[in-house]
Amino acid sequence: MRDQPYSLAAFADKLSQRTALGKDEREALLSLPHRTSTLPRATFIAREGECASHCCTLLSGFAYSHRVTGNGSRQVTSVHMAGDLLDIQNGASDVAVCSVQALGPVVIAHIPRSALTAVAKAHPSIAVALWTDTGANASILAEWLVRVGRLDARSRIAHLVCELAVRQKSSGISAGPCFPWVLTQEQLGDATGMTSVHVNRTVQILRRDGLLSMGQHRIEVSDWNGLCRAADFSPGYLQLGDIDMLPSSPVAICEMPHLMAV
Amino acid sequence: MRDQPYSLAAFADKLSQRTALGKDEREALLSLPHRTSTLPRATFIAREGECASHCCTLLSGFAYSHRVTGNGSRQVTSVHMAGDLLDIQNGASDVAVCSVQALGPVVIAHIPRSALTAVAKAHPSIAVALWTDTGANASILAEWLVRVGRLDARSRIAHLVCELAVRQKSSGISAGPCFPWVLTQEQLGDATGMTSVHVNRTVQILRRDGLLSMGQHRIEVSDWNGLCRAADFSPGYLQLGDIDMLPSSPVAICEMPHLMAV
DNA sequence: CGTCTGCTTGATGCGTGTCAATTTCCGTGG
DNA sequence: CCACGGAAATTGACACGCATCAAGCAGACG
Repeated sequence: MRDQPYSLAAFADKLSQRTALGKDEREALLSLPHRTSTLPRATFIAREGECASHCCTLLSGFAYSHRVTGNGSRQVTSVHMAGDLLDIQNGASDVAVCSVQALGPVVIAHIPRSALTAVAKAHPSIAVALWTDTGANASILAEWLVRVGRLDARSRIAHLVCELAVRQKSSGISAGPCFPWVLTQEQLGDATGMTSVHVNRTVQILRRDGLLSMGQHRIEVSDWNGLCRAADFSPGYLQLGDIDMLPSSPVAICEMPHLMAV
Repeated sequence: MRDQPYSLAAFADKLSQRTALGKDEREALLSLPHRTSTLPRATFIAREGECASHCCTLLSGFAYSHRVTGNGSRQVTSVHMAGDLLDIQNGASDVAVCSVQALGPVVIAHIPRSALTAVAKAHPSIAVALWTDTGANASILAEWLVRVGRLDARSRIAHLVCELAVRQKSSGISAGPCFPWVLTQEQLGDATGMTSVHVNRTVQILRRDGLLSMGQHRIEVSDWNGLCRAADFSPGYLQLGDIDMLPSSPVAICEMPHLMAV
């Protein structure tokens, strides 16, 4: 639909979250040359091994990165939300190191890699912000590794739910115990190193324990503290500062039609 | 012992590996204020949760980062070698997100975080290099996630061996099928999400298959192609360009007395 | 109203974990 | 130079979490 109203504001906001940026720097970011496009669910935004001359930023919706092994199994390496740079792992290489796919309908901004680098060189604070943001993403990846390597099935699912809850709250996408949920059980399995069958059984356990109820497009956390305990979750690794998850009204933001469609 | 002869050259080299740096930028890096220290094996270089006012660079030896879960199990999140920044995941936060420990005797350079940031702001190329390097590290973390989430025990061990072989060759630390090995089987298990008992059995299988022989301080890969096949290893994610592993003489660098001691 | 995708359930087996004991290695002190 | 001690490697028996295979069910959509 409408491709015009979307600016790079979400991207600039995300970058200023961890590193203070001045007015002119924000201006520079917003005036980056870019092309936006609205894509339906499951569209490939990048493909592992293909040339990546442009950087992609997610302006709206959710997406996920994944790699595929020789025997065909898939591992999800991150879940992206509004403001995220999608090809942060590519570094200087112009070959995509992982595939990125839309989890629902998304709005993407394509920025020429050279333009982003130029802005980074022209505005040192932006370069530092990009560095910082990439470091924080590495920290998240490290936590995913801990999750998959050392937690059992129940904790893994709970942990991912906690992470996405905090990140969505921090991004202003949701504010309460009820928030959009965009992963199928199979994708959830690919993110946590499990099979969809076992994900299913494990989610049922979390439901039975009264910790959450997970639907296809929304999730409701009934017992935040219990879920954190089950997940061995402490949000420090997200580097988002202090975030209150509790004193929040059961907001109605879970109804986000543009996220549900298609 | 001698703390003087060590310069930040290893750090500057590593940074220039993926992003070209000019002479003055290299100069700026080398003249960063820093304090070096030689530490024995197993020393904590950083502790999860503690304040991190300084950045640490590894000038010589090997180190590893790890996080500990609530039930006491440990997950290794990366293995560092000469030139690596040790606290890349900390981002702007001054709280360490993981612990770093020496794998053998190491030489460390402490650089005030503010000085590094200042140099990055003064030299845009350095800022971009730091960003790039951090992105490449995120890519490595993502591959570790794939390894732990989707490969079986044999492939996991083989994969880590392949990665460390390529990275050591790229860093000029080793050049042949025989190179220093600094991980105990327990640490190897913590890096691959397995128990030391199972690591032991799995290493024996790799030996029996004629792929490698692993000692306490050195490893010899007898069949590089076979090992890569067993590991489902393709080095693209390391973003190190093309690296020939084969046509190399069984160099004697595996004897590195300063790595073996204590 | 049929088809497709995602969710759910059951039966069965394998890959790892766990526990526990033993052996090898190597640095250290007598 | 040898004896000791502690850490790392090795081995075996057993248990269990999760994968696998296969089938059935429910909602979404044209």
